[in-house]
Parts: sequence; C-alpha cells; structure tokens
Amino acid sequence: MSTSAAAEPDEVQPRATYHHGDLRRALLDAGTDLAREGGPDKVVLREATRRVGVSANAAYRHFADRDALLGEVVSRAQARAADVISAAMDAVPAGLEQGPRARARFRAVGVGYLRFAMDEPGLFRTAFAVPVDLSRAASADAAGAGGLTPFQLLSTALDAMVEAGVMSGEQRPGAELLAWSAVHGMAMLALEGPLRDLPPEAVDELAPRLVRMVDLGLGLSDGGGEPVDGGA
Amino acid sequence: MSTSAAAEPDEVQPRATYHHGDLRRALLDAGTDLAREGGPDKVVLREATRRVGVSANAAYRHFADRDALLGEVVSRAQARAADVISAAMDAVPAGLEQGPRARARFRAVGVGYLRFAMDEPGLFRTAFAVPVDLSRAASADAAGAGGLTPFQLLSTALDAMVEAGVMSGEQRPGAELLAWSAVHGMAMLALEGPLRDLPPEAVDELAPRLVRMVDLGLGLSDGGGEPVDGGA
DNA sequence: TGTACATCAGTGAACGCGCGTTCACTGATGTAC
DNA sequence: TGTACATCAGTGAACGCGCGTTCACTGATGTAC
Repeated sequence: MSTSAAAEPDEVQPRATYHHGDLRRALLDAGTDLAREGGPDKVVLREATRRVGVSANAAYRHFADRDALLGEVVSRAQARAADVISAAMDAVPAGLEQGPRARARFRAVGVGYLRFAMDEPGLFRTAFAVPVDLSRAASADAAGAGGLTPFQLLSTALDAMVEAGVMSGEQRPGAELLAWSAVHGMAMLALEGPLRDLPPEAVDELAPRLVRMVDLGLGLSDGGGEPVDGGA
Repeated sequence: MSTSAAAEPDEVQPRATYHHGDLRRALLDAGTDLAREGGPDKVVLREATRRVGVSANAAYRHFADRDALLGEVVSRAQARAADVISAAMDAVPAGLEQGPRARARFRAVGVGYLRFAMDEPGLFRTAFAVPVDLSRAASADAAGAGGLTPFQLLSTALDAMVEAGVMSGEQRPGAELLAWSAVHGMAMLALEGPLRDLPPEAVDELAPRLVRMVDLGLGLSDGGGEPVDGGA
C-alpha cells in the first residue's frame, strides 16, 4: 500500500493489470454516478475516465462519443425510475375492489414519479429532462426490473382504469400525456424551475393533491371524491 | 458605404460615435434575441457584445457579470409571458355568467402559458426553466403591461373562481402550484423532454384537454362537464 | 508445448474551441473656475 | 467664452478553464501452426 494510493472508494487506485477487464461497464457506472450527483451536464467523458483511473481516450474503445455514453446513462436512469414507480404501485393494498384499486395504482404512478424526482434529482433530470435524442432510449433497456418502462407502467395503469370502468374510454387516447404533464411539471418546477427553493417536504405534501387532481380530472366522477391513497 | 459595412439588420455596422449612447439597453435587446433563438444557454456575453458591435468587456460597465445580464433577460421573458396570458384571458367572451366566466379565464391562463411556450420556446425556457436565482426576478420587472406577473395572473384567476363559487375555498391554498405544474410539465415535455419530437399541433390539441382536466380536478363538480373554452 | 503474429485495449501528448473575466489603456464628455 | 481636469465609457490583448476529440504509439492477449 503506497502513499499515493490512498483509501478511496472503489478502484480509484492504479489498476494491477494493463487491461481493465470491464471498462465499458465501469465507465457506465461512473457516468451514472456523475448523473446522480449533478444531472446530465455532469456526465463528462474525461471525468468518468478519471474516476475509473484510465486515460481519457480509452473511452473511445467502448463508446462512439460522449453522447453515446450519455445515452446509455439516460436509459439506466429511466430504468431506475421504473423500479421506483413499480414499487409504489405494488404497495397499493390488495384488499381493494377493482375500481378503487385501479385508481390507487394510477395515483401511485404519479407519486412514485415524484418520489424518484425528489430522492434522485440528478438521475431524474438525466432520465426525463435531457436534451438528447430519446427515440431509442425510450424503450428496451430503459425498462426496469419488471420489464416495463415508466411510460409503459403509466399506460397499463390507465388501461386498468378503463377496464375497471372508472375512466371513460373516450378520453383514454393520449391520457398518458395529460397525466405525465402534471407530475413532470411539478418535478421540474421544484428541481430546476422557479420553485427550486421550495423545501422538499412541500412537494411531499403537494404530490398527493396533484395526483388526486389528475385522477378527478381524468376519471369518471362517481365516487372520485374518496381519497384512496395508495403507495408507501 | 464601404464594402465592410454590409447591409445588416440594426446597427451591426461600426458606430459613428465612440460612445454607444444606450449600450445597456442594446445589450439587453441582444440578450433577449439570443434567448429567443436558443434559450438561456445561448445568452452569452461575448455574443451579445459582438452583435451590438462593441468590445467584449464593455458589457462590464453595465452588468456585474453574465448572470446579471441573464437575470434581466429572464425578467423580460416573464413579462412577455404575462402579456400573452393576459391577452388570452381578455379574449374570453364577455357575455358569460360569473361562474363560467371565472372558469374560462382560469383555463385561458393555461392555454396562454402553453401558447407562449410553443410560439416562443426560447423565451419560455428562459422565463421558466432557467437555472438562475429567481428570488428577485419573480416580481417587479417580471410583470407584463398589465402590471402583473404570470404567477399573479394565475392567482387572480383562482381567486375569481372561489369568489364565483365554482371552486372550494378549502383547496384554494397552493392551487397555483397544482395548475402550474400541469401546463409547465406539458411545455417541458414538448420542448426539451422526451416529447421533443411531438409535432407542435399535437400540443395545440392536447392543451385544451389538459386545462379541462385541471379545471375538473380542481373545481367543484357542478356543471364542470361543459367545455367552456375561452381564449383566441 | 512452443512460437509468430494479428488483434485488441490501453497510453500520453496535443489540438482547437469558446467562454467569462481581468488588465492597463485611451477617447469623449461635462463641469468648476 | 475658454480652459484644466476629473470622470465616464469605451478598446485590445491576454489569461485560464475544461472540455471533446484525434494522433501515433505500446503493452497484453489469444490463436494458427
């Protein structure tokens, strides 16, 4: 243990072998850490290689350019969001009838989305506010452990509402965008908009009110007044 | 007319006098143009001075630093948003009764907000998505011609709904944030989020549905079904 | 089992970019007498 | 009405920053024979 190789977390010290072994994954991990710390802008090629302990241009063996790395980090961040949303949906109590259950799970999507935004602001912004071409990141490897992307989770929740008869089939088309807008807007206002100085607990308080507003505004009005709150 | 001073719009040619005369305003105008063209990131000190035809550091006679310039551009952009929203509110037909009128004007706030976002994406992002301290830009010179900021216009519309009896006073506190979230989210998704490739007319179609959702979700349910669309 | 050699995965140095900002300066203006 | 001089508003050159990316290279690996 030389003096130069101080106690740093996770392989910052010089590697034993010339070949790294799994540089691609290591760069992806470092890029994800950077995104977590400071959002998409902080996903910087040179810094990622620095953290891994490799020369700057070694990255070009594994990624075409910086955008390619960022793109994969974006997919990972979306997958993490999907996991949080899934967990919130699964936390809806089992005993409910079909209608209230569908509504509760739908609300849980929004609550989970906002929880992810507040708990992991950097990853959230990387996942959903990145000025990068998302055509390919919107699916496939953007899925969580359950195999669905955040958008797909939202879609299934809305489908279940229609099936349960608590939402009109007429306004089902495009409803994802309406619901998504509401929670995304609150997250962005709180994270990097004019509400940046709002205390995080204020969002915790507003989130249920917001998803309730969406639920009432989107669903059929029968019994919509009941505050069926789901999610942990 | 020399060959070097070609026909450029607006005083790009070398000035006649050593002193500019109104450099502060000229830089503000140039900064606003830049914001209009490419959002807050494009508000670059050097480029603003370049356009005005002045050396780069001349700006420091009038602004403490780049952030000071940007801050004033942000206020201007918010004032422009206020103008568009005001116009939408004023376009609500006069013949309506108090309740429907209050709802229509409230919806017009959202429609105007989204119209501004789609018509002036650069200014919109400068006004509402800028990573800058907004504590001081949130008022005073951020007001439009009518003397109110966008946020204040929204507040008055909500107050009018309560007064007209179409919204419960109980959920009035903080309702600005719920309504704002919805329209802000749609704008951000469409402008620099995953929906960036959505055709602009898709937003035109979704906007009324979104504000209707918010209206239904926030207001009292009596007669909320009527699609009282206001605004041009 | 040993060796030649193609291929893969790294290195180190350098480039150009455009930015914000600072330095020491000079030309223009206006006011006191 | 004229002049000295403080003050204001510009100039031109330069700095350092950190980035993405490219260049020519070398060390390690694995496969054919």
